[in-house]
Amino acid sequence: MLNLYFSLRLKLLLPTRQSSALLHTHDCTIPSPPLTKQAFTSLLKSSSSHPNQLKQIHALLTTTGLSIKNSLITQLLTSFILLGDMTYARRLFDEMHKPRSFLWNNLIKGYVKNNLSIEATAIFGQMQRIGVHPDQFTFPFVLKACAELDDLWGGVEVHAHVVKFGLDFDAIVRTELMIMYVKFGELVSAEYLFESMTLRDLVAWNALIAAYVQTGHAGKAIWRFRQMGSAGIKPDSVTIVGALSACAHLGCLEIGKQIDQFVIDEGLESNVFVNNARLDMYAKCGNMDMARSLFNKISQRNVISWSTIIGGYAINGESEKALDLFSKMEDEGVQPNHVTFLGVLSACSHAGLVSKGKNYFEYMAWSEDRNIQPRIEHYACMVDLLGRSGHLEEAYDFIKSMPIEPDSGVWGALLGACTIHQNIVLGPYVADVLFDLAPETASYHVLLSNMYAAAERWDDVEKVRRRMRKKGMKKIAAYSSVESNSEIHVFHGGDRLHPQSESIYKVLEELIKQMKGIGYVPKTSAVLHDVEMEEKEVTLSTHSEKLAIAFGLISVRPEYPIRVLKNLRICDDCHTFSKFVSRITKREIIVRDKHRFHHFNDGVCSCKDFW
DNA sequence: TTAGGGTTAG
Repeated sequence: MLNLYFSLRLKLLLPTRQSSALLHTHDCTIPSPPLTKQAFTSLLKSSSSHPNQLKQIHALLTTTGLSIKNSLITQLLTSFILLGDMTYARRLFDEMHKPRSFLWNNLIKGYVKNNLSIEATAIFGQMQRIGVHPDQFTFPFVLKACAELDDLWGGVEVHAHVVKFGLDFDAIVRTELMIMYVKFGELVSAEYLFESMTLRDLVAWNALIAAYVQTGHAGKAIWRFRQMGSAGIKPDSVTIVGALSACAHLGCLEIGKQIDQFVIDEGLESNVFVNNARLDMYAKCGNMDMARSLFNKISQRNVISWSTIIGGYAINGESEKALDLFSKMEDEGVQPNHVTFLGVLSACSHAGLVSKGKNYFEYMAWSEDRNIQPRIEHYACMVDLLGRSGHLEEAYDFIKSMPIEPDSGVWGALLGACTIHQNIVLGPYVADVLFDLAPETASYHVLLSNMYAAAERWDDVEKVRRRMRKKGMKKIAAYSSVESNSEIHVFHGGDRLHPQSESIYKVLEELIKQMKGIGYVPKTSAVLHDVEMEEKEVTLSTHSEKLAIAFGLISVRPEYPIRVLKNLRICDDCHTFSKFVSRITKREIIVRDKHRFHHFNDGVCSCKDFW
C-alpha cells in the first residue's frame, strides 16, 4: 500500500503516457508535492477501467481532504457505475454531501442496468422523501425498474408522478410508460398511450412492436407492423428484427419471406441482429434449408447466430447436423455460451442420444477454459434426455444429486417422461412435488390425469379433476393455426367458427374413412373423459390440429407443405393421423408443437415417433 | 450532465 501511495503520487506529477512505465521502475521515496485537481482528473481517466486502482485513488483522496473532493468523487462514482460495481458506487454516493440530481439519476440508471431494480426504486423513494425533484432523465429508468419487478401498482404510482411533473407528453418517458404497460399485460393502457402520443416516431413504433413480441403478443406485433406501413413510416432494422421475431413465434413463413425480401431490397443484410432474426424465423418456420443457406451466406456471425442455427436443427430433429455445427463452431474459435449448450443438449434429447448428451454436459461444465456452470435449464434438459429415453430412475437420481435446488421445470421434465413411459408409480409422486412447487399450474394436473386416464383409473382421474375444479384451475385451451395467403387461421378443438367449417369437416370425415380402410385405428386413450367409445372418437376426430390440417388441404397450394403450429404438444392420435394424411394425400405436413417440429412425409415422421 | 426500440433459450 505504501509503495502504491508513492506510485500514485509520482504518477500525478507526470504526464499520463510516461507514468505507467515509471510506476514499475521507481523504488525510492518521492517528495510529496501538493495534489491538484487536474492531476487527479487525469489519473482517474487513465484508471477508469481498473477498479482496484480507482479504489486506491479513492483512499488517497480521503486522506488529502481536498476541497475539490465532491467533483472528484463524482468522477469516481461514474466510473464505478460504468464498471457495474454498484456496491462501491453506493458507498461513494453516500459519502457525498448533497449529491446533484443527475447523480441520483445516474445511480438509478446503474442499478437498473445491473439488474438491481429493487435498489433503483428504493433510490427513487429516497429522492421523494428528501425532496429531490425527479426529471425526464429519472423516469425512464424508474419505469424500467417497475416493469422488471412486475410491480404494477408501483408503476402506476410512478406514472402519477410523471403526470405531476408534467412529463407525460415527453416522447421518451411516454415510450417507456407504454413499454411498461405492455409488460404488465395492460395492453389497453399501453395502446392508449401509443395512440394519444403527439410525436409517434419510429422508435415508439419499434418499441411497441418489440414489446408485443417479447410478451407473447406476436399477432399484435404483425398487425402494428402492417399498420406502420399503411401510416407511411418506413421500417428500419430494429422494426425488422421485431417483425421477423413475430413471424418466428407464429410460424408465419409467407409473411417472414416477404420481410426477408424487404431486408434484401433495403440493403439491411449486413446487420447481425437482422440476420440472426432471419435465421431464427426460417428455423422456427421449419425451413432449415433456407436457414442453412442463409447461415452459409452471412459474413458476420456471432455466438447467437451459431446458437440459433444449432437450436434450429435441434427442434427440427436434425440432431446430427446440430452437433456437426457445434464442432465446426469450436473449430472456428467461436466460444459457445450457455444457450448454445441448451441447443446441443436438446439435440441429444430429441434424438435419444443419452451418452452423447451426458458427455456434452460434462464437457460444458468441467472444461477449465470454458467453465460454463450448468444452469437450472441445463439440468432440466438432462432430466428430459434421461427420462424421455426411459431412464426414469437415473433421471430421478440425477435430480437428487443436483447442487442447486430443482425447480418446477426440472420436475416437470420428469413428470413428462413418466407420462410417456406410463410410470404410474413415480408419476404421482413427482406430480405431488410439483403441486407443492407450482400449485397454480394446471398442466401438471393435466399430465397426471392423462396418466391415470391411460391406465383407465377413472376414479383417480376424477380426483385430480375435482382438485382442479376446487382450485378454479382451467386447462390451457389447445389451439392450432395454419398460415394461408399471409393470413393466420386459428382452430380450437371441435369449433365451427371458421367460414369454411362445412368443407373442413367434410374433408376430415372423408379422410378418416379412407384412413380406416388402410389400418388407422383412433387411439381413444388420448381422450381423457370416461365416456362411451363412439363419443371418444368424435372428440378425438376434431382435435384442433386435425381441423387445421384439413383446412390446409383445401387452402394451401399443393406444391407447398401444410404448416401447422400448435400451442401444446401433439397427441398420439394426431401424430398417427398426420402420418396417414401425408401418405394418402402425398402432401408434406409440418407440425410445430410446443417443443419441437414434426415433418410428416409419405407416412413417416421426422421425429421417428420419439418425442 | 445524464434519456426511448433489436437476435438465441427459458
